[in-house]
Amino acid sequence: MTVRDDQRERVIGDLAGHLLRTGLSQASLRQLASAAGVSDRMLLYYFADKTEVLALALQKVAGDMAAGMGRAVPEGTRLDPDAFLAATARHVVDGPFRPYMRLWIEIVAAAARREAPYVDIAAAITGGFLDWIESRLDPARTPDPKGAAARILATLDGLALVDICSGQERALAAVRDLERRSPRSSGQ
Amino acid sequence: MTVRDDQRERVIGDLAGHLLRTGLSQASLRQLASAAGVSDRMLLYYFADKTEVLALALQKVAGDMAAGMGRAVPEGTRLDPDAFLAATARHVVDGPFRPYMRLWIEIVAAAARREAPYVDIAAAITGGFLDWIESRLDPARTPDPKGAAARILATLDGLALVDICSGQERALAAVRDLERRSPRSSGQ
DNA sequence: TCTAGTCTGTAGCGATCGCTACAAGCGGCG
DNA sequence: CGCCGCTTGTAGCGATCGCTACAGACTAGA
Repeated sequence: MTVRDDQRERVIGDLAGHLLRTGLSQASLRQLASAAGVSDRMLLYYFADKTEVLALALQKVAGDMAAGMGRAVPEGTRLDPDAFLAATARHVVDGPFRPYMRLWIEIVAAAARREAPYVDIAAAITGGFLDWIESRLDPARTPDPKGAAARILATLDGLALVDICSGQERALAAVRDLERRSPRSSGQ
Repeated sequence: MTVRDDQRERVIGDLAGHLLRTGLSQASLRQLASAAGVSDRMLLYYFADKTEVLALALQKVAGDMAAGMGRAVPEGTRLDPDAFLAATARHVVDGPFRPYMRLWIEIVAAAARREAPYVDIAAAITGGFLDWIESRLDPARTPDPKGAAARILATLDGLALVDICSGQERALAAVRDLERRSPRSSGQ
């Protein structure tokens, strides 16, 4: 039992890094196995099927990103929606979250395609984000926290899209536009 | 020549509809051929390869969407950025553009994966959008039109993401939040 | 020492992928 | 008629996919 359990943990860590680096396109069982330094046969010994492998690895990626966000906007922070956007937008386009966003877009697309594990994974990650944003909004200045959180998340995700399609420079222009709208607490 | 050329045009039209309905997941050569009512062998007689088929079909989809947007925000309209968002956000989540956005997300993800035709397709479509938005912004009230257009596009695209991951209701909450910020010219 | 259960390699199944070789049907033109 | 080039069907290539059958290796307990 122990070997198997140890390997499960180690492999998931390796795969989280691999997915973050290469995206979902290099995610066949044989490619994942190779990235984790095991045979595809063993990957399916450690895990039930490919769905479980991906679900666990992406869950780990999401956890890592959540930890990074907790550092960027510490608990207890209370911002109005525009200030929140101004404080976080740059991290998405030019900061530590950038590689996560690229992978995140691929997950969402797989969810749009209604592929098995991704629909639930995407919903879970988005739900976590929304709660996290909502918990950092200043209730006094936020009449509809759920709507505001959804609007903020939409903008941050959209920045990643613009980054991918039109390049980082154009995405940074959008970031500057966001920061300009809330000069009091511009990010950085 | 004529049969081939006629078929090229007709097939692309059929495929544009098919892709809009089913997304990129049902886009193998055999599936595309079946959707167009021809054999896969003939699809590769009409077109050089799969890349050309997809590029032309998606180009047609983008053209259709551009026509729809032209109707939603007629030429000559001049809005400040927030009013523009308020006027268009609902169409993305609950209007005629919704099916296009789902497909659009899939294209962007393929571009994120750096797959051959999609990088250029996504860049072209995004560039067209940005120009189109910029041309509808009121220059007097928009200090940085390029940044504002990028920010608007990011928000609209992000709404589609929230729609896919968290459901239309949550995305509509974000739309209402956007409309609330610009009450003068709320969309609809 | 024998046995049972955990672990791992080899080898391959059936399906799907993009694409192609080959040949036959078909029309107009000499 | 006979040739030629446009059009089309059949059939299959080689690669990759997720997954599995099978047998051997190893270790712990009886």
